[in-house]
Amino acid sequence: MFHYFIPNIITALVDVNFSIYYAMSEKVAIVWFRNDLRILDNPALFHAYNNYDKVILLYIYDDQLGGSWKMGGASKWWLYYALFHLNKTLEHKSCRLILRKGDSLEQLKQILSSTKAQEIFFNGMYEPYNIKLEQEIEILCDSLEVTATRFQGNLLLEPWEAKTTTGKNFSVFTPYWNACKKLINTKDPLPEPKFKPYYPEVADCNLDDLNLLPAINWADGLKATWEPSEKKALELLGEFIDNQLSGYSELRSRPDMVGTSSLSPYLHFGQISVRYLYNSLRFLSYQKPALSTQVEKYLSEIGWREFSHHLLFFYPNLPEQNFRENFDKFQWDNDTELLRAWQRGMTGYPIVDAGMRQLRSIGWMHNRVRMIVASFLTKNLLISWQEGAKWFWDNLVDADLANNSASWQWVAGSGADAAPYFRIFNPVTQGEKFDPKGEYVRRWVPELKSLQNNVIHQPWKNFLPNKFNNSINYPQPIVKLDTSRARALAIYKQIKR
DNA sequence: AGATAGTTTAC
DNA sequence: TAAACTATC
Repeated sequence: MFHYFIPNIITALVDVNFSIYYAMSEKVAIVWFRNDLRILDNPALFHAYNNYDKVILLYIYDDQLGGSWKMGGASKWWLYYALFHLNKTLEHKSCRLILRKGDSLEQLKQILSSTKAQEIFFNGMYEPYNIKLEQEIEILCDSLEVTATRFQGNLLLEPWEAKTTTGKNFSVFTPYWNACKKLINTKDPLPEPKFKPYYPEVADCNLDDLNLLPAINWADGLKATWEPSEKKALELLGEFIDNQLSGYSELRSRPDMVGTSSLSPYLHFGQISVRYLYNSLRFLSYQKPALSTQVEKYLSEIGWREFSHHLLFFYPNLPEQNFRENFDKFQWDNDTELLRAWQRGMTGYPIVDAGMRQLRSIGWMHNRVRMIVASFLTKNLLISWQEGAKWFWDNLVDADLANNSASWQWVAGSGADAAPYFRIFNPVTQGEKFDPKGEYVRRWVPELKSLQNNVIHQPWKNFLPNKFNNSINYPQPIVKLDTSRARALAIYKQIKR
């Protein structure tokens, strides 16, 4: 499966020179890239070049890592282009990314022994399987007398840093985030490293060999929407600051408008540093105090990301198990037909279907609509949050185990500092409030295009004959809102006891 | 980060 | 009579 990088004549000569250097036992280090696919403010990358002249830049695609939470289809699509763009950037620095496929530990073992690297640099991750892998790598490195150096580059704080005054872990967001804000170090983000040209002689494979792109092409919508590069992330941040930030706290809830930064996938894959993001906005708020309320609102969303990682770190079962144990006796209905209708965007509730189709089409859904579709699944359809989490996992380009698990549990009511169970969103009311002209619905549910604004969120009320009206193809509501709401509340009463 | 039904208040 | 408020889920 692997092939050796075949250099052109010039790099072949360079390679010969390097092997001579190697004979002189010049030190080599490895940067093990993970979800930190950036060159700016990347501690592992920066410190590797600060300490070594020969740095091997490595990414291992381990298609089994994560078990039932191994990378989903949309994430793999994103990863393909993220690696593509990162490699392009590195080539401009006369370096290149070594790609490997297979078991992470096994691959690292092979590379460590074939390159005689003395040190491996990486940035820490927090999923249970990634924590386990880091521990195994530490043991491996000990046995090979290689130094393993872990950096903190993916969160503002390590999950264990913020503690309550009694030394316990937080389980409520607001006091957690207030404590974090006092602890967050506002030192400047690291610049890009001083790259040193090096084309190591290491067996690797082509990007296409990783089999990241779908065999059946469903990714046109993703391709038309996203550019998964570090450069684009920085551009999006700039555009967000210029155009959206001043109205963020209102417009963030409007799926029919551009009101959010759309940085979630870039943050997940580490194509933008959360510290860079945080410091940029803090500095802006200091420069322009009028924006401080909006900045605080945006940064609190970054705070939820920190909080989710904090929860996942201390409750590694968060992706599977209810955080609140009393939810264990909750009787989910888990009807397959209803689940399928939800997945396909055929529930008969326009805002729900628009969201689910947006998800399938571009691998992303507006945050407000995520809450609406999640409430609908768990409360109106009585389908477990785990089913929703699985579907999102496969379809989101920003699928992130901590955020996904914590957020689904938040909506279901089983999570830490969760929405009360009885907070049941009404998709009609929500649609009329946050998509008042139905533009979001018309974009993603074209059958409803010709409906008037006053019935776009309740198409069953459209009795006006219209020969251009395609809404006949649109399903009737799969459940009634009033009775399904009452049923959910009745079940909630039972689990309270 | 809600919805709803019932009640009070402001014209 | 509708907006505003409130208790409840």
